[in-house]
Amino acid sequence: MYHPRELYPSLGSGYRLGPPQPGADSSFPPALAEGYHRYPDLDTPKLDCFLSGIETAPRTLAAPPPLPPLPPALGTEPPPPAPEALHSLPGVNLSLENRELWKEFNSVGTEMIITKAGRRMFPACRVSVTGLDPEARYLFLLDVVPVDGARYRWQGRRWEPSGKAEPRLPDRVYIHPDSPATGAHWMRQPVSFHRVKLTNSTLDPHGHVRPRLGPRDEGWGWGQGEESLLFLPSQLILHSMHKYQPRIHLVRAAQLCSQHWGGVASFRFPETTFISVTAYQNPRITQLKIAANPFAKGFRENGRNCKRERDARVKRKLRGPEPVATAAYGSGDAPGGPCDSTLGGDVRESDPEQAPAPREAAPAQAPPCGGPSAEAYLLHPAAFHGAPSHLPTRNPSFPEAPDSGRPAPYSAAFLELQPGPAGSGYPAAAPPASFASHFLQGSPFPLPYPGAGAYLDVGSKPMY
DNA sequence: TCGTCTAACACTTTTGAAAAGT
DNA sequence: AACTTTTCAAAAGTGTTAGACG
Repeated sequence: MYHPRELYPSLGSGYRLGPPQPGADSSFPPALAEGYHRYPDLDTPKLDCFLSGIETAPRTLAAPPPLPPLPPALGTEPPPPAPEALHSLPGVNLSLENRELWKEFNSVGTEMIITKAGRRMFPACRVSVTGLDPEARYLFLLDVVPVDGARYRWQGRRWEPSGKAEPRLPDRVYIHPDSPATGAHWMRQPVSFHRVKLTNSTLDPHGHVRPRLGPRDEGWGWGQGEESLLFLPSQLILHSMHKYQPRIHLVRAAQLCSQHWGGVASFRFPETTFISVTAYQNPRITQLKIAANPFAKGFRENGRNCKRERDARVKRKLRGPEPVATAAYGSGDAPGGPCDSTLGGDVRESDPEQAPAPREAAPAQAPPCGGPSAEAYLLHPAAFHGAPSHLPTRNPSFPEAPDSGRPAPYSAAFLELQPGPAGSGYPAAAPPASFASHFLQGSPFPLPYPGAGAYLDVGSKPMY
């Protein structure tokens, strides 16, 4: 993950989007290049690594627009509207694979635990995608944005707004570890974001800017340059007791910090909204999580960690030492093989159809489709090389953006991402029709998008 | 006092390396 | 010798709980 605003605070808060640099490597037809714009409502500060250079005139990041009215409390909401999507990738469709599970949680009021060390989402966002160019390469991104400007409180039976929201935290985007990969790769099997973690710590070690020095780009997809700086958080920072909406973005680009891009599509699924908590408030959510999450198996009715067993253990403890556990607690009933980077996340053992694919179904052990993986970078940074040479130098003393209410330090580090050159292997997508100004303002999805060509698939499989 | 957060805990699942088998 | 399968231990992911904090 890469976040110029956090990387280059010394350059000020202005957010400049420049036209393609003279001499930049783009043979895109000028008319097409001019047609590239950003979608309204994408958090461009988070995505500018991938999307900048799209507009032809420099402009400054404006203040966010007024927040929409508060929604009704969770659990009392009407059925969620159709998923919404923004497209400059015509024909691309995303469907939520585990939609039934999400709906089940949403009907109760989904809560997600956030911890200092980071907690995975359950259910995870698992989607299947169609309509990609099998040959072209894409990045899959996930971010989480506030739904409204309220803080919530559990009132015994339901969530109710309780005061103003905390100031927004540093924006982060999680890059799917397979990115960039070909359309064929993404379409081959569902794409799971089960590895993403949610944290309430702005100092978490998994999101720090990580300087990386190395030789020039050797085609690993990090762009060109003699030095590279990369920001690849596996954790997204949230406030507790706030309502959030995950979003998934597809960016057509050959490299993570590509100088070229071929369009973007952004999706959200209303049933995936959740309230972040540090401890579960709604007991029904706890029950659902225990029932659906394999890791919580021990807390099920017949589990060793269920309430009855725990109480009994406490009593035994008071009387004397506990007998040693036997082999009866092996992992013989574990779901199928280990998950690969795209599958897994929320599997119910009783549904073999949802079991993760066996290991051989996983993409190649090396970076799939010849591309690097953001996660792999975190683990083995030396394996990657290069970054856009026009990136300014990182301020080494940059602290994490404080939760002060001020905008996070924001750089003018605009990456000139230009539409893919003709004949470059990833032809340009058609320019989107129209764009709202608040696209640049980092706001939650404010508009009901008609969703033409958007997510239509409602035939997701039942989870169990 | 109350609401929220944190760390420790016991348990399960996942992962990866070593050993064993073909 | 090369490859596949099995085994096992460590790491990571769960919800619970008690206590700290403001």
